[in-house]
Amino acid sequence: MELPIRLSKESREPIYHQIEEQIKALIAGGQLPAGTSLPSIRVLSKELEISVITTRRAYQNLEYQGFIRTTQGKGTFVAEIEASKKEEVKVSAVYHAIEKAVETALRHDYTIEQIEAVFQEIIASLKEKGGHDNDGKVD
Amino acid sequence: MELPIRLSKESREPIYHQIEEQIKALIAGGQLPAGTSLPSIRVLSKELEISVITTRRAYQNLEYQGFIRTTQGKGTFVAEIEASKKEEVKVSAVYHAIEKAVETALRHDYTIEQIEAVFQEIIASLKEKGGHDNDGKVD
DNA sequence: TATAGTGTGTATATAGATATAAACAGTATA
DNA sequence: TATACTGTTTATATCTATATACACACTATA
Repeated sequence: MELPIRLSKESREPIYHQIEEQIKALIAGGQLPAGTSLPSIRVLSKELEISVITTRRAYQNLEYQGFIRTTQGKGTFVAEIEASKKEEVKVSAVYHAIEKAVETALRHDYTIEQIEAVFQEIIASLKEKGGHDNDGKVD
Repeated sequence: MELPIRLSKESREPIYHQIEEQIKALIAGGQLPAGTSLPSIRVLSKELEISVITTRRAYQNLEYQGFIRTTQGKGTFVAEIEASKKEEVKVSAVYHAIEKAVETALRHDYTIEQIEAVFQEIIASLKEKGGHDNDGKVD
């Protein structure tokens, strides 16, 4: 199974951290149910064209935080996580991301009206893109 | 003059890059008009409690991109930048920031309605905070 | 002219991120 | 039982980010 992970080359954020955050999002969002097996560190490193040390680093952090479990010889699996913890991770991550974006806009001297307009423009362009099922989510 | 720069300790983004982006935002947003003198690399490093090498790195990148000019013995000043270029930087940075936040939300399996709700909540809490002058900007 | 500021360059050091490679140990399956 | 997968550990290397320190050269001002 291939994970829908995209690494940004222009971001100054470490590669392992981008992977970690995206997998966490998929888990918290429910797209990776408990028990799902993840690609091995070697398979993922090939898919992303990076070192196994880097994918291993991401998996180690996720395991340390309780999102996944790894077993030598068997593989890596999504852990069983309390619904309340998942919800907390989701809400916290999304709130923080939007808050940070708004802060960036304010820093660029955007007014709240302007920020709302840009936001609606992005939402509108998402809706146009199709590729959404009925609940408005990205496939 | 002290710059309104805030470094995030939890961000994995390099310190020099955070400084660079925030100064760029202030310039593009018009809060730092052309000719304004910026703190020296030593003063800024003391204010932010980081190394002069780090502040110098941020200033070097900004100079390379044409946002500031530095003169040995005199100091560092905001460069004269075409209004159209400023606008482009603003629009691009803000659009990208909001788009990235929306992408993070979608990755967490948020629906567009949920994203809109979080966004409105943050906007509402900004309006409540006061500290805004009449044009809705942060002071 | 001397002083205090400014930026610039160099030296040295540490820590983190990333890479390749190899070997080891556990698990599952043919 | 052998093979192919899995994770784990170690070794070595390079690059980037950040730090302290010092010296040099430029500019402005008292």
